[in-house]
Amino acid sequence: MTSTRILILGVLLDGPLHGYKVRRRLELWGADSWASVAYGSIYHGLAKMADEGLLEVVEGGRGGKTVYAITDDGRAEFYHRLFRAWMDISPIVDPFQVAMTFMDRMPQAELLRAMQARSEQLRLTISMMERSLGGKQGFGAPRHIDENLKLITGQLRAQLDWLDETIPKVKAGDLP
Amino acid sequence: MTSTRILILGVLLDGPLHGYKVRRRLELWGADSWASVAYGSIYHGLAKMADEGLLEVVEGGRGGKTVYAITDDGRAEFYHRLFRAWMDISPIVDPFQVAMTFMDRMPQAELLRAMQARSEQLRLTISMMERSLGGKQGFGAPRHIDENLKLITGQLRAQLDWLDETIPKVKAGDLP
DNA sequence: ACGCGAGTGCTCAAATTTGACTACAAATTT
DNA sequence: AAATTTGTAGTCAAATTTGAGCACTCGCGT
Repeated sequence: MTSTRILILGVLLDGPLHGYKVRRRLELWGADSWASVAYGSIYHGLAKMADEGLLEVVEGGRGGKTVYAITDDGRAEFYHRLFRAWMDISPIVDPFQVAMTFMDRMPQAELLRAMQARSEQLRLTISMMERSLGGKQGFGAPRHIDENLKLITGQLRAQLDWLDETIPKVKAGDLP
Repeated sequence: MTSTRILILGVLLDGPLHGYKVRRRLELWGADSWASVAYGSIYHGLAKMADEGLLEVVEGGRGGKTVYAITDDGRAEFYHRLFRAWMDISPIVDPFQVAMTFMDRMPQAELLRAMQARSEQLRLTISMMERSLGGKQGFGAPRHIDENLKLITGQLRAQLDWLDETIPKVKAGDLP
């Protein structure tokens, strides 16, 4: 997503790092489960932002690791984006929503099977996430990262509730 | 998102259309609020999929409108993607989640203001969405599209609950 | 002292997304 | 009837994302 930039800037706030370390840090924070930043995007983002003066190359270059540091412009950009992200209520884009849109294209029996399977799967995922709460406290990940997990499970639970509410309607033929 | 393809295929399921009509249909379904398909992506997607044999050009070309129809391969692709989307529990990617990650970078007072403002804003958005339930029944949009709205409001409500639960913790200094 | 798997660190081409901008037609204003 | 707005239809360059693959290092078992 476009969260790439803010994530990179945020990671560099604490000190210069090279691409791989940035990725590691994000993984430590569990960012792979609530953002989705591909390897390449990090390197692209670093290079691009260096170009724009938000970062500067501190060390290396030619072949070896390239270490980037955040500049004052970068800090300003970070806070600007952070503020925007807090204010904007952007639609949550979820492939599942898209699937729902086409619920009327599936035979009822198959639809029901899919819904039930998803409901099961959600229960598992949620309890797995809840069990992992506090698990990352060990090394480097700040405590408030858990809040992220909590918010996600809350949202998944909302999806689960919707499913459990809607399955009977489909059974009864009220939907789709 | 990568939902572009499934959305386009899904729209064409009912008959051949040209790019602009596809966009219109998606807007009618309110897709702009739960997916995010930019104009250009539609035209790109159409051309690409035609290239791959999932669609075929039915009419026009050179300058005027180009009408696309779904092929059998396209239908197969659609159902395949639909199935995957029902099964996968992919992380919901939300810029707000990203902002949360950096809650420890904001001065407490500002953080609180932001949280409260967002909470307010969410309440408004939710009640607005709830009022618009059933509003699109009028023309062409299938009834089950409302379910989409319901799921979204559920998820927003989960976010609201999280905020209302977390604000006191921040006030008390337990977080971040 | 050699091979091999795991970890580190990055590159690159291809795919996709973005949204400002063009162009013309129909409807509305003035 | 000219002028302006709104709607229809699409193009294009630039930005970004994706993920397979490359190159190197290090520890470890044989």
